Amino acid sequence: MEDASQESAPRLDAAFFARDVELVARDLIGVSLTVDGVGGPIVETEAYDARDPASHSFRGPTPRNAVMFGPPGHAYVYRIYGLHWCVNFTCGHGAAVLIRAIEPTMGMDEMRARRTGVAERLWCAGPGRLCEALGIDGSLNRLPLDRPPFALHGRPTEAMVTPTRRVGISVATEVAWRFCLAGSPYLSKPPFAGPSKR
DNA sequence: CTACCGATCGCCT
DNA sequence: GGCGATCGGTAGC
Repeated sequence: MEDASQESAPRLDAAFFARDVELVARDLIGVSLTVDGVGGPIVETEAYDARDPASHSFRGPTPRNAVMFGPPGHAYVYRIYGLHWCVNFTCGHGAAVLIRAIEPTMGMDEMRARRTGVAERLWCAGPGRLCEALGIDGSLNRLPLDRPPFALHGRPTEAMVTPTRRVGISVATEVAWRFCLAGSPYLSKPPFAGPSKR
């Protein structure tokens, strides 16, 4: 019976994404993301909101970031450095979760073809890399996450999630709004990464 | 292993 | 006109 057992997975509907963005980012760890059946469990995320100087939404709505101010549960896809794509899940009012890494488990042949010559561990270890592996580009911007080609399955991980400081930003670097599945070999950078003495 | 660099687009000042 | 929520290659330790 699919009663109140802890096994039943929560629906990742608008209500899931409408919560505090930091909680959403934490709860997405362990949830499987697929695009046309290709993807796997999310192992690394970052939270951004409109009061956050590091966020695209900090200075208010623009044509690029408009979807961040739209309804929760949609994809915000943008181009970075002129060549790579990054995907976020919107949480309403200018908040969104950047998906930074997943563990590749579904559609392995397709990902291998899209990431030729790259070690499997690195196929989806980074926001640009996972968009390449899953075939995410600007044509998916604004699309709802509860319909194809997107699919979200499973539930937040029961394993340890490590909060750390975010990557690649120059302001608001002190808040621990990056969330990693502890010990995962599929992260873009190990938690607490820094100059590795010793 | 770390460090630097170039690629290349759209947004914001 | 400047600069990013990046990546992959190359050079050097």
